[in-house]
Amino acid sequence: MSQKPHLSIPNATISRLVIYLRILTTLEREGTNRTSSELLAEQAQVSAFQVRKDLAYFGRFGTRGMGYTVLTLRRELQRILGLNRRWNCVIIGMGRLGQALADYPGYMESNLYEFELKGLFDIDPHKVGMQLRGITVQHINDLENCVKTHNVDMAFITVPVEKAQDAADALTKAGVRGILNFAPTVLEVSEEIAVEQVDFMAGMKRLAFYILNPHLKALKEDEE
Amino acid sequence: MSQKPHLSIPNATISRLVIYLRILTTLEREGTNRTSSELLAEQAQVSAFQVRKDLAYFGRFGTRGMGYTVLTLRRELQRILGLNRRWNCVIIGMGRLGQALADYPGYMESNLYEFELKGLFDIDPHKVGMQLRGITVQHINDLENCVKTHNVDMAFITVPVEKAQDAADALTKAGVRGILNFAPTVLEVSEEIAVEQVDFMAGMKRLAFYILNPHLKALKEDEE
DNA sequence: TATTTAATGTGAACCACTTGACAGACACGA
DNA sequence: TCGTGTCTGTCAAGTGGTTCACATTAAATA
Repeated sequence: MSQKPHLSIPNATISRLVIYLRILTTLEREGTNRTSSELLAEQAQVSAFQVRKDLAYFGRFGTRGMGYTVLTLRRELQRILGLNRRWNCVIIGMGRLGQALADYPGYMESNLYEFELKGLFDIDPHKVGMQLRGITVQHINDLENCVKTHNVDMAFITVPVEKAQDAADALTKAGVRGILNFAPTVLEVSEEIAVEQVDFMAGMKRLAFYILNPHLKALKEDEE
Repeated sequence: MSQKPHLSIPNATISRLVIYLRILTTLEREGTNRTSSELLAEQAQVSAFQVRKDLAYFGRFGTRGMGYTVLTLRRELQRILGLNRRWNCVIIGMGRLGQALADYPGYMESNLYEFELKGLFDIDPHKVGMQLRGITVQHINDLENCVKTHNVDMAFITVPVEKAQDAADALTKAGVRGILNFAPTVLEVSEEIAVEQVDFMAGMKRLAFYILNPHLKALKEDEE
C-alpha cells in the first residue's frame, strides 16, 4: 500500500532489497511469473526468513500459499527504493574514473528510466570543454547553476582524495541531496545529505584480511 | 602481540580498521606522532568506544593516559589486515573497467608494497595481446598456469554480469583464494574462497532510497 | 617517591538485527 | 462449497554488535 517506514529499518535490509530487485528483474526477463521467499533467498544467499522479514518492513506483497508475483514484487521494490522516477546526477572529477562513469552505458537499465547524467565537472581548465556522451565538461564554478536549472538530486565524487571534501562542500552549497563518494575518505557533510561510499581499495584490504582469516568468513554482505 | 582472532569479529569492525589505517597513514604523513581513540573516532565518524573496542579484538596497542603512537598503531593495523606482505592479483575482464583498474597507479600506496598485478585476462581474442602497464593481456585459458607460477592470491572480476559466475568458477579451479567482484551479482563459490563486492550501481540505488527517506539516515557505513 | 592527570582496556548493559516457529490466508481440487 | 496443502506474514526468542561506565595503568610533575 503506502510507504510506511516504521521507526527504523536495518541498513542491511536496504542493501538486500537492491539485490532482490536485481534478481526479480532477471527472473522477469527470463519470463518467470512466480517466485517465493525460498527461491529469492537461495539466489541472494540469505535465509527465507530474512527475505520475508525485509519485505515485511514495507508491507505485504505476496499471497499465502502461492508466493510472489514477479512483476508485482519487482514493481513494488522499485517503488520502495525510489527507482520509478528519474534521478538527475552529476559527476565531479573527470579523471580516468569519472570518464569511465560518464561513459557507462547501464544507467537506464530498467523499463522505467532511473538515472540521468545532467552534468560533468572538473576544476582543471584542460578538461573543461571535453565532450563525453554528448555532455560538455564544465568548470566546477558552474556547478550550482547546473544543479538549480536541472534539479540535480545526486552527485558522484571521483576527484583525488585530497580534493574530495572540497567537492562535497561545493555540492552541499549547490543543494545536492545525495553523494556517491568514490574517494577513499570519510566525508563530513550536513545531516540532510545522504552519503554512500564506493571504495574498491578498501574492498581489497578487507579481502586480504579474510583470506588470512578464513574462519571469519564474511557472514553477510552489505557493501558496499 | 600475536594475532588472536577470538570466536568472531564483527564484519563492520574490519571495515572500520581499514578506515583507521587510512587515517593513521595520513597522520603519519603529516608528521603527527601521537593520537587518541577520541581523535580517530572523530575522523572516522564513529564513537571513541567503538574505536577502542575494535582494537581490543586484536590486542592492546596504546598506553593508558597517553593514547596511541601513530607509527606503532599504523604498523599493527597493517599487520592485522595482512598488508605487510605482497598480494599477487589478476584481473579478469579487460573491458573499460578492467583497463581502468589495470592502469590504476595507487596499488603500492604505503611504504611496504601491498598489491601487485601479475596478470590480465579476457576471453575476447581481440583483447588478448594488448599491453597495459607493461603486462600483456592473456586468454582466460592461461589463467590456471599464471595463478600457479605467480602464486596469485586474489582476482578482480570485471566481466559483464552474465559472465561473472563463469569467471568465478575459473578462478576457483585455478586456486585463487579471494575475489573482488565488481559485477552486480551474488557469486556462488566454495566456502574457502573469500568474496568482497564492489557495486556502484547498488550504491546509487541505496542512495536513492536514503534521499527519499532522510529520517533513516545511514547510521553506519559498511560499505559496501 | 608520592600524587595527579589522562586516556586506555574491558565486563556488563543495552539495543538492533536475525532466526525461528507458527498461525493465518489463499488457491486449488474434489 | 468444503477441505487440504502451501507459503506468507509476524510475534517471540536468540544472537551479535554497540554503548557505557569505570577500574586500570602509565607518564609527568613536584
